Amino acid sequence: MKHQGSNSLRGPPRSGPYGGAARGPGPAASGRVTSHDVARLAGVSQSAVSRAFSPGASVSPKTLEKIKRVAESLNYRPNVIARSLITGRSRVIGLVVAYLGNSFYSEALENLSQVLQKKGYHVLIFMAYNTDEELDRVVHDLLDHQVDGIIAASVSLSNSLSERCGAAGIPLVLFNRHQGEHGPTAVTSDNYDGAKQVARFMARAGCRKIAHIAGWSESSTGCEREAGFRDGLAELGIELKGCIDGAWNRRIAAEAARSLFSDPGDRPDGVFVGNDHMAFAVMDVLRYELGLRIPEDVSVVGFDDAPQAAWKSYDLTTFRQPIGAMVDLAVEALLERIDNNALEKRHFAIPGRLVVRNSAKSPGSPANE
Amino acid sequence: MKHQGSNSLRGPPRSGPYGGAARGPGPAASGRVTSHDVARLAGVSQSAVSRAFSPGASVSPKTLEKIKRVAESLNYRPNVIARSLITGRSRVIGLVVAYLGNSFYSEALENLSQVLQKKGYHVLIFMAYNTDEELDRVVHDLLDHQVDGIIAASVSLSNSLSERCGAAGIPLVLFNRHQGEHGPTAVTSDNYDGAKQVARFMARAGCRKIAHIAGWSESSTGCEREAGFRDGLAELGIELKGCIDGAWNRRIAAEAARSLFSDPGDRPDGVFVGNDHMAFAVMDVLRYELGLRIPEDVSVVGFDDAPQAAWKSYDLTTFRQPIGAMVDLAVEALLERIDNNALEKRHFAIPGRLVVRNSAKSPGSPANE
DNA sequence: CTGAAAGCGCTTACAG
DNA sequence: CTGAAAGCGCTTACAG
Repeated sequence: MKHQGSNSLRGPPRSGPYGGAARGPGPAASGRVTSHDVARLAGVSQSAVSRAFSPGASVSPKTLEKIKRVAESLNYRPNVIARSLITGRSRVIGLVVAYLGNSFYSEALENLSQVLQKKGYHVLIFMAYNTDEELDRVVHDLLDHQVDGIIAASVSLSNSLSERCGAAGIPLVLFNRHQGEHGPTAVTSDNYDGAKQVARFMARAGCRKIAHIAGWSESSTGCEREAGFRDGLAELGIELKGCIDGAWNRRIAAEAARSLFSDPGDRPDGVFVGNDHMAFAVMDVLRYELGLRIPEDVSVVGFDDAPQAAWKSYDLTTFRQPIGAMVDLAVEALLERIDNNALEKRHFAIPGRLVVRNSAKSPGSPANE
Repeated sequence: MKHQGSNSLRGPPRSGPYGGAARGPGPAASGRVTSHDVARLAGVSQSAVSRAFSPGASVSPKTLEKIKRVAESLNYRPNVIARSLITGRSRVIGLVVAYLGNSFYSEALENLSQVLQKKGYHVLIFMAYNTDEELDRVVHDLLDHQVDGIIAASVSLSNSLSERCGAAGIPLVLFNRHQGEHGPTAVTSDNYDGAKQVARFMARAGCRKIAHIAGWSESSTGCEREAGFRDGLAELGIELKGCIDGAWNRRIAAEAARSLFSDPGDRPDGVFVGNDHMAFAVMDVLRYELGLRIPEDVSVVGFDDAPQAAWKSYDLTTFRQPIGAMVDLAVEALLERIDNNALEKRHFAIPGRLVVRNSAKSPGSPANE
């Protein structure tokens, strides 16, 4: 036999095991207004209230209007936690990021959360650096929270985030990184081609002793930019004068610059730096430690077009990653995978374009004549 | 009479309204492993499994060990959505931010989410600019998601976020803003005193024609920095040469700089800019548009100590807000309010300190002799 | 269109 | 220490 009106877990106990049925109209004592409260006051069933808040459910206009009015007066809103539990969908996306010190990523984060918000999703944020323990923890947390999908930025080639998500059956899109043919869906710019364009630009501007401070070699982005740059130079018969891994890190990139420019008699006349974040540090070393003029003594080109690249102190010539298009596509691809698991995995590489400013000699510019 | 084994909402229908009781051991067909699956395999009740995952619940060591073993083999983890529904606590904190273009905020965001993660909370992020409609939507979303508390950065004086949270009974802590005596709990640095220190510093360094490009006058932070700066100068008998609201915006601040320095015959010899983010724009205008030398022709002082302030291109003398301490205190205060509603509302103003670099003449420095 | 009922996957008094 | 039961606040077939 089923007990009626037994004590609830919270709130004061009612009169006895069979009593307490006479609960009057009005909001529950517990604080939060539920669909039952609305139903009672509107004189309809709880199901009707639920339908009134489910777009597309069949409710007569009259009932709908009555329920909405009562709901408004009670300040009722459906509990999305309960909804998630039953539908198995949370409308929450996990965003895994790191290194917000690189403004390209804070800009991406800002854009990603805005676009997702606009699509009716919410964003659970996880700061995770590229260690396996961290990513382990993060994946577990994401699974526990039943996120509908994940967008991960700056995830390295070797880590196992994607395997774990795959095993858990949770859609994943990589942002600004990819893991090749068999990796998860990924959105990047065309790093290889972009770096190749940079090579041609520098060569045509007259640079001949060209160095590269590369991105981290464990990241697809770092590798492809280096490869594109090397190949671009090679096609013109130019060999890299020096190449050091800057690990996406300002300090390491600065050290690399000191090392590449250590011989005053044989300095590079151009450096391509793997991203803007490192390029700013490199420019500061060249100017303020080594006393070099940019671009007269040395051309500097970056990659990303981070906000500071446009600041006059840097005025950095750089390859712009189309961040808006990348964000839109990443979100679209993720939602596609969520709504319709049929979308095949793919690596989208969006073309970018070189933004010419004044940190590097330009082909045909006066500085080059 | 209660129906047994009626069709579940998802998954294939079973044999009939009274059939389907013979569900064998092993994980549910639906995909996710539940506490029932673990219970069946471990030969214990579902309650026992639940207790095994509730720290402090009474389970015998032997049972615990058995359950943990089975759980591990099935890859079981409790569903936190279900837990939230029943406990009424989500262990999720809403973080309301904006303007990540100002690196001080991206640094704060990074720190806040890390500290909250470390405390076992997760972070739902909301980008909200200071319009009332946006904040309305955000508050509703936060309530719907049953966040346990909210930390809001860069919220203006006039908006109603705090009232709405108060009405909903949801703990709120303001970060880098406050709303006075009757406002919510707030954590800032001591902006008034900090700006006063800047005034004394600039005066002692010999500046006499001092201008101010202020923060937004609708924000507590902007007002207090301006007031502290004015009062600091006044105590030394110096009056501000000019003051323009920069609205925390690079473009507007740059415009303000052009205007304040428009008379070549009577230019300020020092500018205090309401935050570093604007100060970088101002420095670029002074140097690259007006051809002024910093600090020889004009001293520039900022506020925040954003990461770029230490970059050699700016090398900005600035008042450091103790971001680590501010983050720790904001989190602590919020969790205190959540665990123990008794904590009274308060405005915490943490002292900071002036970081002397080379964008401003220093008292007693050679540049000043 | 509408209501009664089952159930999402848990937690927690309660009684043994 | 342990299990049976109720219930958190919803959604959704099902039957009228």
